[in-house]
Amino acid sequence: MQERYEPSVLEPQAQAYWDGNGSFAVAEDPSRPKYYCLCMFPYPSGRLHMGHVRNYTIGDVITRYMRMQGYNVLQPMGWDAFGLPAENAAMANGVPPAKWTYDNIAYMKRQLQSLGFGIDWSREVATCRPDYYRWNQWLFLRMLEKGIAYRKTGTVNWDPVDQTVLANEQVIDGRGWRTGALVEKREIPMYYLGITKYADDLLGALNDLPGWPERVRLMQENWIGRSEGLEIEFDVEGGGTLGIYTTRPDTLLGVTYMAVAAEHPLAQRAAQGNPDLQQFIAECQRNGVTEAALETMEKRGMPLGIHAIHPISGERIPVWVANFVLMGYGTGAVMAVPAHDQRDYEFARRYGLRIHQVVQPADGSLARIDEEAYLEHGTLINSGQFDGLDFDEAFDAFAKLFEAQGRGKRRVNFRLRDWGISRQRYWGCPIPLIHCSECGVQPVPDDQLPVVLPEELVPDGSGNPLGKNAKFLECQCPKCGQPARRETDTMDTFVDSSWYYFRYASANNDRAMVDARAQYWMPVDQYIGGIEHAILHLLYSRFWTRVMRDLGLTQVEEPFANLLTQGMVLNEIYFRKPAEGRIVYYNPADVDVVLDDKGAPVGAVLRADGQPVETAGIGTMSKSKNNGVDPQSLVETYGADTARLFMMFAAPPEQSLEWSDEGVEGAFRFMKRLWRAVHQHVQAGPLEAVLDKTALSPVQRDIRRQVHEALRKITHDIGTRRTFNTAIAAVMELMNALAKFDDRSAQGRAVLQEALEIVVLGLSPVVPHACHALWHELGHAGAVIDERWPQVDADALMRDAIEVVVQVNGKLRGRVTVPASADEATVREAALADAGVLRYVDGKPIRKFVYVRGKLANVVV
RNA sequence: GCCGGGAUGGCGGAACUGGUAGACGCACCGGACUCAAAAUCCGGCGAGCUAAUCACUCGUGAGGGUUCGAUUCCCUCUCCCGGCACCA
Repeated sequence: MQERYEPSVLEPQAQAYWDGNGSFAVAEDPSRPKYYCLCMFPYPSGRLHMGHVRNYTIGDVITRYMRMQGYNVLQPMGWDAFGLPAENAAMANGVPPAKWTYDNIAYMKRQLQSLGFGIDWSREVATCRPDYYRWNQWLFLRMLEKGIAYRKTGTVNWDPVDQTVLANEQVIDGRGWRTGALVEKREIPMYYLGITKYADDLLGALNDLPGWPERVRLMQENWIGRSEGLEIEFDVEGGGTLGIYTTRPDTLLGVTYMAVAAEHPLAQRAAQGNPDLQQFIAECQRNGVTEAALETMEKRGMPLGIHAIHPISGERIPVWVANFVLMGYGTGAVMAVPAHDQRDYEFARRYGLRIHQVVQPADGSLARIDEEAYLEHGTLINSGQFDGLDFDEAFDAFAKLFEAQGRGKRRVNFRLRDWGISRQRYWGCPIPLIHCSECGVQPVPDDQLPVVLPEELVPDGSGNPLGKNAKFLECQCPKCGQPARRETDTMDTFVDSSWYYFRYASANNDRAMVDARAQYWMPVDQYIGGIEHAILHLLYSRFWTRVMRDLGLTQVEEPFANLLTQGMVLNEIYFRKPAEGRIVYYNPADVDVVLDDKGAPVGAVLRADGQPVETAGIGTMSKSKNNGVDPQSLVETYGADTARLFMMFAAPPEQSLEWSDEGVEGAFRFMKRLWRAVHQHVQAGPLEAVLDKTALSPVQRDIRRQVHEALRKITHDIGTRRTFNTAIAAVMELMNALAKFDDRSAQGRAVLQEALEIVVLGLSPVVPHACHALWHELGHAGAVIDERWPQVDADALMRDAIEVVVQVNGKLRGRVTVPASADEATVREAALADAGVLRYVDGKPIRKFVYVRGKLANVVV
């Protein structure tokens, strides 16, 4: 056996073995339990980053572990290949997005292979290939037929200089990222998918997802945002009505003003001939479109000089236009109750509007509405005949009254909005529609799918190049046959990622979107990806799956049975801020940390010039902060196993992970120790005896107990808890114990052989290359990848005596050793005889004796 | 602003169901080996108090509460991270 641990030699050998044997190419096999282990596919940005390495290592550990548990495991991989960065790269380098994307895919695929992930590459998909996105188009047309897809206007960011639509991230402080021009809001026609039709289903089914983290289910629940309220029509003085929706009808008598969106017809009408209003409305056009921008901006408004009539009191209620009311949400108008809504309260304070309390705490205490709005449900006051009602009674009373008058009705409302999928961009899936001057918008017939995106175009930042490409644009109307114009909008890339996991399971079928193979594999048993996808991607996928179910394409309703949301990968951020010019960021690899004599960091210097740099703490690895670590150099220096081991050891998967070069060194040291331990054992020659459990010395029995305790722990930690860090810690602890176990007797060596076999099997999902080699060295002809996960020997776990810690009044005062079978009375007797305990009991009467079996006793005096 | 999460030694983290706070690793310190260094191995390592590795006291972001017992449950607050619908 090679004495040195040489990953650069043994890793390619192990990978060649898996490739040569097709270890990870799987076929549908109804006779075996299936396990579909899926990682979120990467955007092919150019190189893998550490977040990918972390994500795919988690998936690979689970894949290999489940394989060893006897499952038929599918772990596929593909590419989320459409999107904005390819267009940005094209603009910067003049390279077509297609070429850039395909080159990146080729490079990143090699990187994935060098990390030893057990992927079935025969099922690879890339969403930018026509054989994939044709099914986006096909399903879109089915949704159009069923009325799930429909056309309406939507709001976009418009760069008036480049004459182009900007993504939210391309708007910086209200200006276009390339032109610096003030961005305008613009209403354009778009296609929407009716996800709100499924809102109740998507919400209710969250309860059927016990394998999802509670926090993700909560976020989705809040995102869908079901509310029950009342829709009420207010009459408008001088004719017409103003419709609003409220979840607080109990506060109706507290309405002191109404607010409408800038685009609301009432505001538009009032603005005619009123330059001040016109200017205010124009200013509202320049607000951002994101919810965060709307919520954090200064709340402003102007009175329209129009009044609504309160449907109960008959009072005249002034109508305002306000920048925080959006035309796209609900009716574009709200009733304002400053006494019982904080935003209305602040607005009323600012503009001197009346604050009228109509709810008081149910316990009769006083609400200080002179300080802030009172938001709780309570008892109605100042509401005439409705005084004294509670929230539910008031809700009912108002609902009945308005329903009888035909002025309003109960309505369930969702915060969730329909999904706008139109993008005015080139590098995406074409929306399969044709515009005919005679026949209007016509769907592309199925037999003409896919509408293929030309791959040679290079965007220049001024609008969608498809709009200037005659070859793409020109077509015939499928209805009348006359020349017509092809739709140039493409689909949101979330469409691509909403169903790719179905396609892996129906790979290469050019006749159908999905086939019977998907029936075998779906649903995904374990889905792994970043927490940043907790809402949008996961919700869209759940929606898309339901649409497929309703079209009879699948029987699955929930695509992902179990979800693991991994944390971010972080690193130090170092920078200098010159007196003039921009901040310069330095990569942590080029910075030395200065320590004090206790080893605590006190500063940092740039290695190149020895001068200090400032630290901005710790943050997500990113290009802009120059704090990324290249996985490639890591693999070249230490090998894939060390990279994988560090990633799994440094933090539990759901938490953020801080990069540490020293931590990587530590992982590498452990690999060398593991290698050496097996080497020493093998060098001592062949075993002289098989393990005889009945013939072991107390020390040998003790080691064996530790081995099987560690096995029990890592089985639980990998298989159930998914805390790979603690599993690895348990193996490290065991290795420390084995290092001290120097027993060359026949049984001693048999115990060590069993221990090392369990270590190698148990670590093989995490560091598969080294374990592949070590398994052979331990005398096995077969490959470790095909071995079964070892079984815990219950006999080995038996103990004769146990230690119980003893507290007096909750403070640790002693420890007693008792037989493992000892009952409470025995423990109590032993505890009260302990010298440390006696000192604190000190003859005082014992009020209580708490005993936690096998662990702890507490004497209360 | 809203929704979700987090905070434990010098650092990353452990404590799984309310029961020994600090497993494991890193850094640091001491020792062995070496001409020397690196590598490797052995030992120490929360703070205070102490002659002391005894004992004791304090200690899990801050403040309060529940409990025989709280890192864990409840309330209030601070800071950090993720999402907020056209980044993926």
